[in-house]
Amino acid sequence: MAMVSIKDVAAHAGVSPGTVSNVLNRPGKVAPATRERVEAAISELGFVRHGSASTLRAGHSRTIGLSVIDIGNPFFTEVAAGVEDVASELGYAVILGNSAGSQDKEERNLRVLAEQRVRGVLITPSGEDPARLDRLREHGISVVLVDHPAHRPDQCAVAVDDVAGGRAAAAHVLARGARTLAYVTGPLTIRQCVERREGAKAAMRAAGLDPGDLRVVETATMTARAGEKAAADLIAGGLPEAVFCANDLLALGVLRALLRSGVRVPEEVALIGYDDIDFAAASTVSLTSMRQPTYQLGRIATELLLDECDNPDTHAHQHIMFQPELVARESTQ
Amino acid sequence: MAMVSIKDVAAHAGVSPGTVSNVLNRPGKVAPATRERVEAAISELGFVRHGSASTLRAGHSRTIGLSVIDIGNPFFTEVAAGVEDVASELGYAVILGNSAGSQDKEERNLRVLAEQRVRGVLITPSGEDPARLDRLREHGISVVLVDHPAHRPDQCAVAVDDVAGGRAAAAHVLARGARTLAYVTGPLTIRQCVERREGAKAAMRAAGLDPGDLRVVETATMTARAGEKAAADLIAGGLPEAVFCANDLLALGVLRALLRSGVRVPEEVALIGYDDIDFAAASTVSLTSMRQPTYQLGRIATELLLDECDNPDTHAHQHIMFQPELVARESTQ
DNA sequence: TCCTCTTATAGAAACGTTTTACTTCCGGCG
DNA sequence: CGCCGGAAGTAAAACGTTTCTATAAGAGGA
Repeated sequence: MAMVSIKDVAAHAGVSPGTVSNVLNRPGKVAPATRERVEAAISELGFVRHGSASTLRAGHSRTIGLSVIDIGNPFFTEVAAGVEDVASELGYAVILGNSAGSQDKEERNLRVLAEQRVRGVLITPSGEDPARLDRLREHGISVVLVDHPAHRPDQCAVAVDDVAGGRAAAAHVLARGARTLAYVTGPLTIRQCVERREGAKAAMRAAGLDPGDLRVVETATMTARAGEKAAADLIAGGLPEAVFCANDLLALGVLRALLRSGVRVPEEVALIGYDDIDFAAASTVSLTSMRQPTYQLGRIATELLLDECDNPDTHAHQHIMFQPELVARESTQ
Repeated sequence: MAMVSIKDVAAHAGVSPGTVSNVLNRPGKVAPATRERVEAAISELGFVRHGSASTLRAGHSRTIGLSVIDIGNPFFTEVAAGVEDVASELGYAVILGNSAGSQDKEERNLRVLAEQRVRGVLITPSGEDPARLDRLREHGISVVLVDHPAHRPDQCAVAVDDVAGGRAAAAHVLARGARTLAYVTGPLTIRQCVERREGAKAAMRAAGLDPGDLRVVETATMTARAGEKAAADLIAGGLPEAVFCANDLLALGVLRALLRSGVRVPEEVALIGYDDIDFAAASTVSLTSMRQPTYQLGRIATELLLDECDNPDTHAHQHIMFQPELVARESTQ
């Protein structure tokens, strides 16, 4: 419990606290000889700057918040890796919030982030409620949306075109001859799920089918377990010729359950997922999927956020939209 | 940029700042009528407590640090989920640090955590250097080791018996007739990797084989990609009858590379992984693995840490050691 | 030598809480 | 009737930085 403060360092080095602070924050402003003396004192005493005091006085911290929908999903893990890399390069710490699909939990997490006076927040919102994000902005906290289009012009956002992705996915299986299509999705409060469905419907229309015939199976969470349950529903209701899943976790669950029930994939049912997580290529029947630039999503979002924080005057808000890419594998052969 | 402080709330409610603080921290101490008035003022003004000021004055924060070796590994993701759940139940925020296997990065992350004056740190150390953790303790930061035995008696730790796990894994393939065994491992600076190897050697000894014959292939990172490379080495050097991988990510990579090269698993080579991540069961050839109580590891470690922080006098340090469990699947049939 | 200008450092105020010691008010008891 | 004790609230100090203003010390020019 040493608790050595800037004052102790100052005393030990025979300078004033202000000078120590300068050594810490603007080393150029202090004469080399003094600086060395102070640095020696710092390491001798094992001084560690008190971040809270610094934040309090300076009015801003060196931390950012990251709020994701499901940290168990490799998609978000990879986003987080991108975020972490950039943040740590620029000397920022990342506070992680997992909303686990619950808007309540997300709200609580955002509250914690606001209390911590994070510099900014990266968020994949789990619902459509721009108001709560505006509240953060009112507290001087920048917000960048990740995997979600911007709510407003004066805001950065990094997204992937989900309608196009849904369309491409559905078009792919329809082009291989499927005439009946099911869509296994997470909660339809999640924008991505809705847009991928709209894309799928558009593809059906383009193929001369009635989009109303798209069989939608909605699950509470987007996990493999939920996928297994959904597959049971599909089997019970009569199998479609193709199944499009809103993400790979669901698809892997569906796949597992189908195979266990003796259904052959892709011969009886074609299956396509979304995200192209690492494990999609390695599954029993390798999984066709829509690839997204996941790590880049995290990197770029963080770069935008920190640019907004560190250079508020020159910063230009950007809305970046990536295009997903189809990766065909065995499950739709 | 409203920045409404406790003073504004006090003025608005016609009380002193001290009373507002009491409403926030010890609601019992203030008369119901006043309390309501203050609470009304708080929500009317949209007041959010300044965490840094609070930390500065109170001397401790409501955040903990979590330092893991690879957030991209589902093993750690699940640990993190357990941590997050408990922390958020008890009103703590979690700062995530990903050491990515680098001791430097881990050091930097710990420094950030120390600056943030986190209440405690949960860490799966990426090397054996108790000194740097002791430094945290000197700053009044409690440390709980996760998936690692305790360095010292006055410290909590939650671990899984890796020697036993390595022995069980190797014994399993040896019992199925394998006489030549390779061990694909991450950096041998990581304790888990070393202990699983020792376990494997013990199993060889028990089976009447020379432990010196264990063929060790060391990789820089414990990822699927590294596993693919390792498989190339194995093939080049002549295939063993069985391969034991230090984790499932490596095993999935090895599996992918073997199959691509036309090697049949398990007929030509038996393969066993470690961790039993979700995807092990879903892979091309389902993967035999050692299951660990991952989520529980995170939960319990966090409970221990927060108990140590919140009840320092009644807290009893614990060293918990779980036993891993073999899950046999196709890859060793 | 004196004055000015620059540079380096000192000193002090301020950030928003928490907490301690203190005041005020009241009801009840001797 | 006076006093005591408890409850409720106030006032002020303190936490460890950062940052602004002021001062001191040199350097250089006249």
